[in-house]
Amino acid sequence: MFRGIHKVTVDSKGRFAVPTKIRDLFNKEQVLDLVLTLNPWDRALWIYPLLEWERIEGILTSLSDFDKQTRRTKQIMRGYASDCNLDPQGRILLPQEIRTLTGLGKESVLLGQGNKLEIWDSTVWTEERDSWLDSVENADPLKSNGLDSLSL
Amino acid sequence: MFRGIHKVTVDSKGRFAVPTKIRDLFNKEQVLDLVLTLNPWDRALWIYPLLEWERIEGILTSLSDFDKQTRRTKQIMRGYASDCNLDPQGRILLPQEIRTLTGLGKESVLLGQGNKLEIWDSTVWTEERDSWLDSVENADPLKSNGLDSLSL
DNA sequence: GGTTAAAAGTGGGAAAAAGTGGGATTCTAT
DNA sequence: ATAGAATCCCACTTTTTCCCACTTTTAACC
Repeated sequence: MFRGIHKVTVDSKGRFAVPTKIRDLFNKEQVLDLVLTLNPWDRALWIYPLLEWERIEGILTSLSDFDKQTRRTKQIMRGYASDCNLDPQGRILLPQEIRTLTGLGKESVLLGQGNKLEIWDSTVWTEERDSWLDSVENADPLKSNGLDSLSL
Repeated sequence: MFRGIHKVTVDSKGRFAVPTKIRDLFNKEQVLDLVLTLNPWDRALWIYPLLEWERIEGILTSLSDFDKQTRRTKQIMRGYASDCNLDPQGRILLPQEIRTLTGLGKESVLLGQGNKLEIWDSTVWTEERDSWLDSVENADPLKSNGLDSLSL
């Protein structure tokens, strides 16, 4: 399970070094192949171990093609899913297209998120985080979405 | 299973190079013959491995002719289905008619979509994608199509 | 706490692979 | 027979991948 936040720098070719802590996890779990895709709800991208992605893909495939909204979800999540793996230096190359869509610059952050890793542009992340923390402080009555019954 | 987005350029003769990642898949799965047809619900076209197409064709055949929407779907998918294969450079030639109907220009996009490949004109695709990303962001919780309970 | 060795991370050059553009040849249908 | 399309082939350009060397960080020991 992935956790923790790591600063990473994306170089001019679109590569970033995977922190060794995470690389060690990959090794321990025998993860060689990764799949990278858009987080469809945030300006961020996700990286899954291949096996876990295939589970997700199974869910997507089972959804109907007839409803437009559903079809688009399939098209986008599967469409932007691209295989990737580590180069001999332990780096991952991010496709140009995905970098553009998520606004990923040189300074980025990598968040461990359980079954996957999540990557944000550093500035975008900072803003999102602060605005969230603010809104919590000002006690927006949390919309009842199941969160309110959560015991953490 | 096909996945990932690839930019492709359609040349003046209507050909485009199949990305090697996908060509490798063809090789691995012994896919030599392909069938290309219209996506009946989007301005895009589909490419199936022959074997998979034959399965789809079976499904189409079994559908009733009574409902108009269903009938049109059958007519379009079967009517525009044409065999194709790779030239020695790994390119596919798209029939003039299909290029016109889908508005495919020089800049196009190929999406891996599980059992098939999907090709869009780049501009058309970008618009569709953006409008979808917008609609997700504005999360109208009205329509419940099962998407809201998705845990990825 | 400072010094040093090891490990991690970074940048860019160069070889290899992939993709592209036409010209020449063959095929097909009128 | 000929026009138009499809196919094949070759050469050129771009992209990707790999490799090496340099810099920074971490950790260990005195």
